[in-house]
Amino acid sequence: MDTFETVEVLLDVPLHGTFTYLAPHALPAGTRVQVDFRGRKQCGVLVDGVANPALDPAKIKPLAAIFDELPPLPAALLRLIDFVSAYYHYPKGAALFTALPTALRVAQAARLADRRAWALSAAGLADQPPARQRARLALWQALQDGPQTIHDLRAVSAQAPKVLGQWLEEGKAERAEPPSPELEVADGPPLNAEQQAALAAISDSFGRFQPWLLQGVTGSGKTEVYLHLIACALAAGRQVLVLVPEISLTPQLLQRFADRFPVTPIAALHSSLADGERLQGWVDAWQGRAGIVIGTRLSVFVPLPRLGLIVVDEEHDGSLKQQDGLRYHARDLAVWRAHDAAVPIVLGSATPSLETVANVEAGRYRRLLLTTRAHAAASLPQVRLVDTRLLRLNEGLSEPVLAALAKRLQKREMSLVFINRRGYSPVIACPQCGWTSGCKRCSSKLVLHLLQRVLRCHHCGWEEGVPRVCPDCGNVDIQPLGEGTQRLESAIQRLFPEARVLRIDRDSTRNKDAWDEVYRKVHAGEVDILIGTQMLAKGHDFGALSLVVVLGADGGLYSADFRAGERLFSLLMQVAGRAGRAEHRGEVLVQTQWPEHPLYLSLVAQDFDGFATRELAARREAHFPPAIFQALLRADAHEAHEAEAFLGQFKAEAAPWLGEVALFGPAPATMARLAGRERMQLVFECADRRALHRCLNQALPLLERLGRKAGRSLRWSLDVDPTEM
DNA sequence: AGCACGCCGACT
DNA sequence: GTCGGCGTGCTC
Repeated sequence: MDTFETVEVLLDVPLHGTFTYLAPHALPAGTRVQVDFRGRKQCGVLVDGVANPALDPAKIKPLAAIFDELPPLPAALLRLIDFVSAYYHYPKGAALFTALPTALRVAQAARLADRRAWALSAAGLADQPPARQRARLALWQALQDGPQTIHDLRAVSAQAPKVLGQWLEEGKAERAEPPSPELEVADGPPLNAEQQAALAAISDSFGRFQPWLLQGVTGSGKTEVYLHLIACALAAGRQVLVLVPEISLTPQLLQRFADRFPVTPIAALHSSLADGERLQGWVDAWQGRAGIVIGTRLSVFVPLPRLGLIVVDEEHDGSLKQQDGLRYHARDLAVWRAHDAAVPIVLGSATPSLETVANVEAGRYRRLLLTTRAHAAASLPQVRLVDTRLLRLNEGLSEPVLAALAKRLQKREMSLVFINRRGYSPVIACPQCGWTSGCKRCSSKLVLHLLQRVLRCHHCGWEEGVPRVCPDCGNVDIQPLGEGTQRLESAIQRLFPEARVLRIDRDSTRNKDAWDEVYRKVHAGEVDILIGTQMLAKGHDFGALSLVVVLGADGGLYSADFRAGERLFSLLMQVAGRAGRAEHRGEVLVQTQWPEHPLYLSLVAQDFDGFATRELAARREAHFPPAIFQALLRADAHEAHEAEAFLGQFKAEAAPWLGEVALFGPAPATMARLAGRERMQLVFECADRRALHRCLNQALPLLERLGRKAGRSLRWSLDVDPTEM
């Protein structure tokens, strides 16, 4: 049978290249198949390519099955995967399978609800049922108006499924795409002049690639601009992709979209969806049925045949970067997609990433500013620094902070005390011998959780009992050091016995019921003082807060991580934005030992641009991103010397062809020990992105060779444009 | 990634 | 004499 031909198949294996199989006839790229691979059934996807001529023809097996319940994956997705694989230096098969929903990653046909509608064929139209067949006649008449869903037809007659099945067999009925509902857009609040200007500028760029930075503080109405833009895109028959941080994909946000577009199908892709539901949303988007896709970083891969606009909300947010496996940045891929599809993309943020700021400066992105809070109090909160060097602290709280809390309590207004550290205290220590509660598996301290009476590692999850005496010297007087949310909660409760105090962190809102209860209490006005971590700062709306107190922020000022300042500023701006959304101007108090630090001065002035200009200059001076480009080669093993040897050998062998690329390391990672593994890293730096990628292209075969040669305990990974070092 | 093949220690 | 340790290498 020489009519068989070979096809190239991508598999979910961490190997570069494709595998060759025999197909009974020509099949298009994107076809999902089942193959026999190493004696196991595996799912594969066909791509363009030619068989390796050196391959022994006797080894080529036939395809085990061809899945045709869905059309082949679209060319735009395969193009994106080509780019992702090349840019992140990640095997193409593994990259593709990361992008697919779980239900399409397995060697099984996808099980989907049939959402196609029913229509009459020409033969059916010509064959009007007699009047005595009342159900048939009613269905026939209903179908005169065009395709109908089975749901609507069942309302005409309960026998609809049976009759239509019969008509289908007789060739009188056929399946059709359901009629798309007319666009309906509910009214929103009126736009102010800045919002209107942004809307006009962006909608003017429909139909071509143009990245926009929509920069506006909390409450300036970015979402309202998105909603108007989405309405424009939908009206033009286009689909819209909306990417949001994990933490802001809440029922409240989805409801806001659903309320505005009551009949538009919206595919919401969040992490708690079952495989089947995620598949359904993915396919609805792919088949053009969903008008809007809203989801977290993984949604950047969802195929959209009529894509007209991309929105990336909170584009600076760290959750848009995947930190394991395929380490992609969804914002960057979204920009690539917008370019590929020739559509505009809107990056929204109050505190854009410095990468984006640099792109604006270079003229690649265009910036639109929203400077006024769109509704209610048209003023920004007043931010004040409380210099703790000169003050006695009571349970970690200064006199001005206590006074401010007491004042709100008296006025029955809600306050928020923000401390970015959960648990009771971040470490316990022995004042006699200097022992501290270190994690045995990580280079971190165990955090005291008093309620559960455990010491817990926030990095690897390790838990152990709280020792009564110092394990090293037997001293009975070991003490908690520093503040966490739990300790702050009991301190505040002690200082304000009459206050209704509520703590919100990952520990107190572990399950959904607890979270709903928190939400209900806050909105029912049953809370006077909220205590929480960054869970409280981002995404969730807690209504009217008249006072926000920030504790323990100084740690971000002088960190080894050059991005710590950027993250701190962004977080503090968001926390500050929680104050004064109601009719009163809010107040923000930041307790600090560094009240003259320029970061805080910019915060007091609510001046992101001033902060960004200074920070960007410092990055250029110090040769840090975005002034240069980085890649990070990580290696971990049971013993540090294994990881170091691997990186050292790579560096030695790579030296001759590094060119203008500089290598730094090997050095221990920030968390030198994590979950019992020793971690080392090597940093690639280059002012020229292309030169860096040429270097990485050369590096990869060497890495794979050295990786195979090293012991099985060694693992390595490459992180292009790393955001965490 | 898996998984088999392959060559050296403590056990029925 | 075998069970099994994980080093090495391949997967169409």
